[in-house]
Amino acid sequence: MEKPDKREEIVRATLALIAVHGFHGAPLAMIADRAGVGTGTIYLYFENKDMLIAEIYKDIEDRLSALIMEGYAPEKPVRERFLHLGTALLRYFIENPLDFRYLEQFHNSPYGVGFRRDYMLGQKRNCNVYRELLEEGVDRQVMKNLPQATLFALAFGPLLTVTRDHILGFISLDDSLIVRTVEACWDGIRR
Amino acid sequence: MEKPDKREEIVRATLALIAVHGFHGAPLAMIADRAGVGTGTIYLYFENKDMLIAEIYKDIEDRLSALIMEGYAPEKPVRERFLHLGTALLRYFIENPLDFRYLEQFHNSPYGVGFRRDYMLGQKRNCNVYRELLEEGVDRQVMKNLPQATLFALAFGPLLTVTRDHILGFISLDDSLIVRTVEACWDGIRR
Amino acid sequence: MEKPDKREEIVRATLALIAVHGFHGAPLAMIADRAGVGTGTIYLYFENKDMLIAEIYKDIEDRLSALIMEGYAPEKPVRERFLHLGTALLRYFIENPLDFRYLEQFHNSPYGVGFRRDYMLGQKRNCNVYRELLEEGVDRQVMKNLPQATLFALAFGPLLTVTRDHILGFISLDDSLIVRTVEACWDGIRR
Amino acid sequence: MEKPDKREEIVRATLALIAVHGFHGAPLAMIADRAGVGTGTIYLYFENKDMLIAEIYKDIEDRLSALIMEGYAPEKPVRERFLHLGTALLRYFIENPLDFRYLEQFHNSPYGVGFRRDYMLGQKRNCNVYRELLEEGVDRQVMKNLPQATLFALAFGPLLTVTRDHILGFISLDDSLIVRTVEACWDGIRR
DNA sequence: GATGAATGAGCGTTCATTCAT
DNA sequence: CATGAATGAACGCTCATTCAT
Repeated sequence: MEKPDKREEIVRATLALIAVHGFHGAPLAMIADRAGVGTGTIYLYFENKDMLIAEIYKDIEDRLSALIMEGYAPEKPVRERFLHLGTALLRYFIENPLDFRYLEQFHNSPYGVGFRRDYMLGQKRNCNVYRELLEEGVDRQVMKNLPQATLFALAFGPLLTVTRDHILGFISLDDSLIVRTVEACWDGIRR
Repeated sequence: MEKPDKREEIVRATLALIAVHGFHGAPLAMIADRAGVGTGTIYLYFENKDMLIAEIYKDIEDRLSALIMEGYAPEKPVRERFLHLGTALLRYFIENPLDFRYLEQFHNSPYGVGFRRDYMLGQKRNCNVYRELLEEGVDRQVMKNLPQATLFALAFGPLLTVTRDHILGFISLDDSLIVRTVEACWDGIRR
Repeated sequence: MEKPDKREEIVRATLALIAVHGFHGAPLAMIADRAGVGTGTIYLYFENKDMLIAEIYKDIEDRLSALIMEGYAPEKPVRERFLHLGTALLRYFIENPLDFRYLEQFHNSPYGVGFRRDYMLGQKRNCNVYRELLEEGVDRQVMKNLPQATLFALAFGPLLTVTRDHILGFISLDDSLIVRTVEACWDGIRR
Repeated sequence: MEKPDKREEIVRATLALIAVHGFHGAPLAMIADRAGVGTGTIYLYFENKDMLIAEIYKDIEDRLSALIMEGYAPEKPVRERFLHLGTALLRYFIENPLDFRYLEQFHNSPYGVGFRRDYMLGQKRNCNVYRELLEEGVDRQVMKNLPQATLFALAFGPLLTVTRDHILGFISLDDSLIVRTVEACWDGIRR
């Protein structure tokens, strides 16, 4: 018998409930119920609800960044690397819609602001690959000479919007459309 | 002496507090306090908190759409019209950062989902100008042949991201940068 | 044009609403609305809600006692006088169900207790006719030798219960049944 | 040490407070305070205030009906059975004045109406003993030929009134008076 | 470690009462 | 006289957090 690991169950339940109902639609009692543990048990693994939420955020980010870096070849051309990152991102979200919803909920909350700040200040571990790619693109003059944040918005903003629409069922992202969408993003940033 | 109009004060206070703290970080007691009225007064002007929130949303949308349509010339080329819409949007949000934050909070909430659906179904009054422009662009073959939702994401997704960064102080959008950003969005969607 | 007399309108509205919804289901705003006056107007005629309620109670009591005394002949035999009182009471309530419901609401509330006490202490003006009749009945040995309150309960308790059932539609009190019911009450108290 | 059982404490406090102050004079905060628990605790045992009130009503009804049926002998004469029911009822209420007051409050409220209807329709479990006895009395021609509801009013209406007077201190019901009162009720319904 | 009964601050909402007009 | 906008105390209810078992 696999050990069901209570911590893991709690994380799973929290992710699912918050992704669907938002932070305020997911009381700890409901989370504990879904996870099959007592409410008090949550406090054995997490300091409080805020920490639970923040740790799940980090978990997702780690999984996401691991997947994105898989097969990322720094020696390849900037464009190719960008397409790799973009499609990997899109595919990850499509396959893990709960993670996407969770990230959205998270960014749109008091918690999220600080994290965005960390990225801009370059203090976030695994965000650097985005930064570096965009900086390199500007340096090599294959991308427009725009501020880092603007390039980032042009490159990844549409991907988030499009993912949301896919999850809500407004469009259906197949492999072909994924590639064409990321290519269109590239058109936005390339010189 | 101007009459301070309690309803107006309530709206102002609600907008400011929800923009900063989100729906759940802005209890009615706090709103009433900030507006300089009693809590009961809110219920003279709004049926309940949900209606207060929804009405403010509509107010913003009306103001926004009025401003965007100002000077919009349907006879001009698609590209020119797109630049008009994009820069107007960006300028409005920069000048009314609370409105922007409020819209973001709203879209990321149970309330917001229905509104997005309305847009996709083309049932929202003033959203049609976006739809029509994108459809026309595709028909005239000046834009990529991508689904409506994808084009919308490419065209306006970056604007939202960039606005957030501006409000958070990560970049400073001056007139020149606004134009260059919208032009970059155009590059993303144009054929 | 008849003068609509705001005070009268307020009383009418209050009676109707409280009879149907009870004290707590009839806010002053609703009463004022139904009466066609401003809420503040109520306070011109009544000190507060409690006084409004108490005065209406007295109004009903006065009307009731006036009607009951109409045709009451102190020189007639005790039994005849009792039948007169009982049938008059029953008929009044059947014709004025709102008054009946109002009295019930009133008696079953903090207000009502004091009034009952007044009756028992013989301090209520128009209740004396009941007292005197019952006392005379005992003195003349046509009624059972039971305490005043017990006789009162036997004599009038069933009338109240039966009226409620009539108003709720469980029985239909016609003239014949009214008489037979009051006669049955007499059987309960007569020696 | 007896375990004080919070649920029991809540019930006791609610019963006492509602009996004295009515439904609207007994806020949950006051009930919780009196029961020596937090307000939230009430919701562990009862779905909401309405359910709390309804469950207490059922508790009382069950206790009352159990006591009344104790020693009830269906083979005895109608009169004897009636005296049994009447005196048992009166004794129960005298010994449990809070239960009596509570029932009165309950019947005089939106809750109570439905229950009365149930009785009239014969759908209430333990009320049938009253119904059956009255029906049998009419069939055997020992009681007056009056509608069920009228007989019920004659039989039990005075008992309720007399109980209220006893509780309020207007009369003192000792064993002798109890019996004589119930016998007087019998006189009211017997042929 | 694990539990869930217990807590009470805080929420959205109502309504008797006041008072400027 | 008459109004009704304005008030805020008080309500029923929720839920993050604690702690005895």
